[in-house]
Amino acid sequence: MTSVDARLPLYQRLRDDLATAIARQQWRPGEAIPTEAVLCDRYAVSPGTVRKALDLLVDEGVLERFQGRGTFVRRPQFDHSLFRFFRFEDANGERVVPDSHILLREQRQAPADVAKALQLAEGSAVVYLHRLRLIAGRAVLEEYIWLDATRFGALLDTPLEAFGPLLYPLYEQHCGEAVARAEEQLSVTQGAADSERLLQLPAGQPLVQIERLALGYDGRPLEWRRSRGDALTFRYRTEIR
Amino acid sequence: MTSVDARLPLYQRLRDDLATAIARQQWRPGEAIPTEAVLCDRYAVSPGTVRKALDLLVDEGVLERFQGRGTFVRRPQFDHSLFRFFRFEDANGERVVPDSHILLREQRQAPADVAKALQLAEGSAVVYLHRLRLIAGRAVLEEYIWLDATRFGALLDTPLEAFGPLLYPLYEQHCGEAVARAEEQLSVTQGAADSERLLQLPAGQPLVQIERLALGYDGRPLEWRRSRGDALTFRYRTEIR
DNA sequence: GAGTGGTCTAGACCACGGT
DNA sequence: CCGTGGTCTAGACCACTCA
Repeated sequence: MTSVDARLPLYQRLRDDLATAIARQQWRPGEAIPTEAVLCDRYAVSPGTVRKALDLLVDEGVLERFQGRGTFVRRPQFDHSLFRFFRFEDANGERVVPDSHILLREQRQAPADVAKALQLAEGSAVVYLHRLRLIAGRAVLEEYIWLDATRFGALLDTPLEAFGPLLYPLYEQHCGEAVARAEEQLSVTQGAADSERLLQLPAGQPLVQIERLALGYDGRPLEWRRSRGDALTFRYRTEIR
Repeated sequence: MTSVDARLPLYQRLRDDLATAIARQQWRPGEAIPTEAVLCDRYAVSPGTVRKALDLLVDEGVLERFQGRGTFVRRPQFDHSLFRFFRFEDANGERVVPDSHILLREQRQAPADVAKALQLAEGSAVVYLHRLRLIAGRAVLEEYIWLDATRFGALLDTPLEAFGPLLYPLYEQHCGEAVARAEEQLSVTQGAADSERLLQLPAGQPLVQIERLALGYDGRPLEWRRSRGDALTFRYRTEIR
């Protein structure tokens, strides 16, 4: 148990230990971690304590359990859960992942707001992407994406044909960086002429704007993204307690 | 254990049993439920099982535990948590509950959409409220509120002075109906002239619209509400996993 | 059939709150 | 001080998966 603070409950320290190991990719997303019995031995704690630590990580969405098979490092369901705000459905109500059309990819210097979000120095080298998301050929979303060039530089040399509709699997394969979670902020804007034009919306149409910061398992920021879409067809549901 | 389905795990059936008792107000919000030891005896299960059932209800926000004091039926924090989307802050960043100015209160026949949301027959008698929410005298939110008249009829005779900024405590005191949770849907509209006028916004300004269905501990719908506010100053943050 | 997680038991001891 | 919930132990048996 590497955790220093012995005042914390055993199961908490165990949780932290496992979370750190996962962040260090000791077990990669999709892989099984050791069985509960093995963890009991290795950490010299009782099954109930191991179980509680795993319960926490399952609740946090880090692990996933399957009876009879094992406990696995969860690979976030980018095609579903990460479309928190912008959600598109076909005629049958099935979720649809919009196609991607990259308009621009280049290295740039990080503007102040981007540098701050990514915890970089202003002017640091960043990979910049500008793309459209389309459904049945119609533009539904415009996205600006920034990434730390020192960690995602490989994307500058990746052929654009390799960019599928989902970027996060690409980050994992080409850059070895796995996205664990994200923070989003929603707002409404009006009068962004370039976005209106790309989305083929009339002038003055309100736009929903989502700013997303994607983070790794260790909590470091990986990607900052701004997406815009038509506000008048936008819906978001949630539950409050 | 009143639950019929013996295939469910013990702790699940116990959870359901306790949830039902709470919905029936066997213990009221703010009151303590029996201690874990008493529940062990009463249901003839071991402490671990009781604990797991209580864990579930705590996670769901139904119960609240205090070491050394007991386990209590949680009184939802209407002044904080239920302002999920619309959140107002003063100059110091402190949350502010807007004042309430009721424009209209009367009995009406439920329109189709309201009847459907409240699970009533179309044309049923409902209590209708129309009010403005103000901060420092400035209108920030417009609200339309509908309630089943058979359960909330008392509100028609309650003096308007008794209506504070928060309605849910009023429902509990005057009608004996406690709100446990709510479902909200956010959308953006434009061109609602009456709302623009009340909120003193220029014509064509986009508005954020929140539709909220408030539910009791037993899951029955209690109140349906539509709120509108300025979209361009609106912000909503969330986390995704 | 061997191995996995899922459920459940029946305690022990500790930390905290109120008296 | 007593009673509360919080932590932890050391098992048992079951249900499921996969070879």
